[in-house]
Amino acid sequence: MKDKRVTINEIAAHAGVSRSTVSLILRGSGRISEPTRQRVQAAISELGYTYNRSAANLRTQSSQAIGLIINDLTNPFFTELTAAIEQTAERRGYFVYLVQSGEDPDHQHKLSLSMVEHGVAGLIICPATGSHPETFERLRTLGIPVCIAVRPWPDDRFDFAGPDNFRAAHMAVDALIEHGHRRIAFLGGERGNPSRDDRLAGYFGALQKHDIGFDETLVIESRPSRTSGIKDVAKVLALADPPSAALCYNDFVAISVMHGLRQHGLQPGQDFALIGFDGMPEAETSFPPLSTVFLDARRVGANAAHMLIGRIDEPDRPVSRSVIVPDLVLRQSHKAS
Amino acid sequence: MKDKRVTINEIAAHAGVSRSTVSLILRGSGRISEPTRQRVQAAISELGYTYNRSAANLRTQSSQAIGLIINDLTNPFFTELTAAIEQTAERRGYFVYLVQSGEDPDHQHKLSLSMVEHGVAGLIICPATGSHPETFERLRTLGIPVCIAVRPWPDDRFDFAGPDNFRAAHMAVDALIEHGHRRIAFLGGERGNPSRDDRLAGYFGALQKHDIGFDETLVIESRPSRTSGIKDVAKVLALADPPSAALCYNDFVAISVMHGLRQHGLQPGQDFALIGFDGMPEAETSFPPLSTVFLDARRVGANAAHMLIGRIDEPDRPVSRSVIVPDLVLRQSHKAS
DNA sequence: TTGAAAGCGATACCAG
DNA sequence: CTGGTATCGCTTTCAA
Repeated sequence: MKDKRVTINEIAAHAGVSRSTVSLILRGSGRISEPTRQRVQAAISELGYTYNRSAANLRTQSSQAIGLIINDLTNPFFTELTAAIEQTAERRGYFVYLVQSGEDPDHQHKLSLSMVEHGVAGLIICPATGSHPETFERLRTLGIPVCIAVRPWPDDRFDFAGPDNFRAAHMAVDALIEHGHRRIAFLGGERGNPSRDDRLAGYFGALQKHDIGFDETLVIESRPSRTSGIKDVAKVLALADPPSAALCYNDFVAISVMHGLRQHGLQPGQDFALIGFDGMPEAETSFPPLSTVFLDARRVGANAAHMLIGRIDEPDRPVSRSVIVPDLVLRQSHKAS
Repeated sequence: MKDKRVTINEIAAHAGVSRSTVSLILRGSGRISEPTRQRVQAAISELGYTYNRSAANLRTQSSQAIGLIINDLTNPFFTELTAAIEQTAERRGYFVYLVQSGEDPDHQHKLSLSMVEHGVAGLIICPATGSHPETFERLRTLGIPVCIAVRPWPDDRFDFAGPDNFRAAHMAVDALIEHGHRRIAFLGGERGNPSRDDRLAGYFGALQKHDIGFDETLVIESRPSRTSGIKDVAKVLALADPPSAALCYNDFVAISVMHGLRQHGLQPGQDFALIGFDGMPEAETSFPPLSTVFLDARRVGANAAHMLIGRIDEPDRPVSRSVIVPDLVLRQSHKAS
């Protein structure tokens, strides 16, 4: 079983033709006589030949692999993104090399270089918080196609696919205000995360528009997790003048805020209004169903994959950005007086 | 920017040495004089050289890529599995090619062959329900290392890493019976899925052990999803003698069963006992917290990756199986009279 | 319609 | 210690 793979040479010999002929047949050239075709095909299945695509790639200087660097596959948003990228990549004839940066810029740097060594045709990157400019600089001088996904990166020479966080947050806060809330908290997320910065800006924007003063004690910073919201909400609830509503950095924190609320004897969606961010599937089946900003990770992913492959096919096309305006999905949790 | 990558030849020329020397240096051979080393290293950074690993692989007949075929990345169990595989693979110097079979045997067949063409060193497969024997047969004759993960496959010539579904289900039903339940349903999952078959067998086993007669109307079949449990539970609730508890095929159906229960005016964990399967993260933050069989996808994934890489290193080692005995995690949902 | 030969970027064996 | 040379498996003119 450890006999080395059968190669094009062996099938050529077996069929009594040259390996050029075999190659031609493999690539579906029409200018080969039917008889020889048959003979070669017979040899192929008889010997159990498998095409060696990397050898071909070496020769043609091409590759059907794209690299995907994401922060954390465990987050449903990124999972959906990854699933969509994988699907559209496959549909267009590419495989995806998947790696997780773990939100570590150094690691991300090494990974991106490693992927290049492995000969990916292009790269989709969701920049880790605190990414090094050199990472992208290097990729640029290498001339390898890169698409930045989800989180904006301040270099407009790269393609970008992601959501409009500013508008999304603005919409959500607008909705809360329309429901009569004036004290609205912003819970979760870490400073330096560009997505959060944009959301926070949208939050401020909406507040301003409605002439609501800004109270920094209502903005709680924390590394978002499945439990972080419990502490976040406790902090604002302890305030002299606590909020009656909150926009959360993402659905993780929103759902844990629900738990925190219950610990304080408050019913989410009744005594306190809550809106999340991301629109991950479990937001729909949470209790009560979570109102949230639906970011459509699948669409972002599909866009990113198409943009990257487009650029691989046509390296000199103009830079493009695909910014998706999210939908506000109002379910139950935002209802409260 | 589209200038082709700089190669080992160019840096050899630039440094005034042969490319053999450069290669030696690249691979860290000690038998190269320090001066030449320096010169070559200088050339490398000056010219911006990147190692072409695929070329090297062609020569050495090796590869640092492993293929991973899973059914559906959107399922948190498989997400955790994937994340763990990716992590341990990377730690051991491998990249993972990720593809989703979508539970389609034909697709899975094509994908596995495609991965071989792309030169993976080995393959981790979670067999799709209804997988074709030829898929694995082919892989075997090709002599490529394969590790079956999660779902058993009836061919003991392959390594396997997965949970002990039989025992797990047995434990869960035991617990339900200890809480006084005699009418226990088994909800969700499709016939032909080996994981489900094992779980069902464990369910029967526990029933038998406690001399509880088997009632086939309590076993509901359905494609598991985030909503399927709603219908599943409605069916058994409509029975003349409805159950007071249920073991669910997985956490998805368990959580949707909670919703179904509420629609019937029943409080999960109070009027009806529920145990899920998988132990996905959101089971912990569901309301009420879901009691479930924790399968530890991360451990399964790490095991699978280690086993595969072990076999890549040592193709003739004896076949091994790593079967993990799951933990029953009792939270709230199983409590009911 | 088919074959010969060169070459993709690296490794490896063998001299020197 | 370093260089020459033959591959690895496949593609691609260019002739025949």
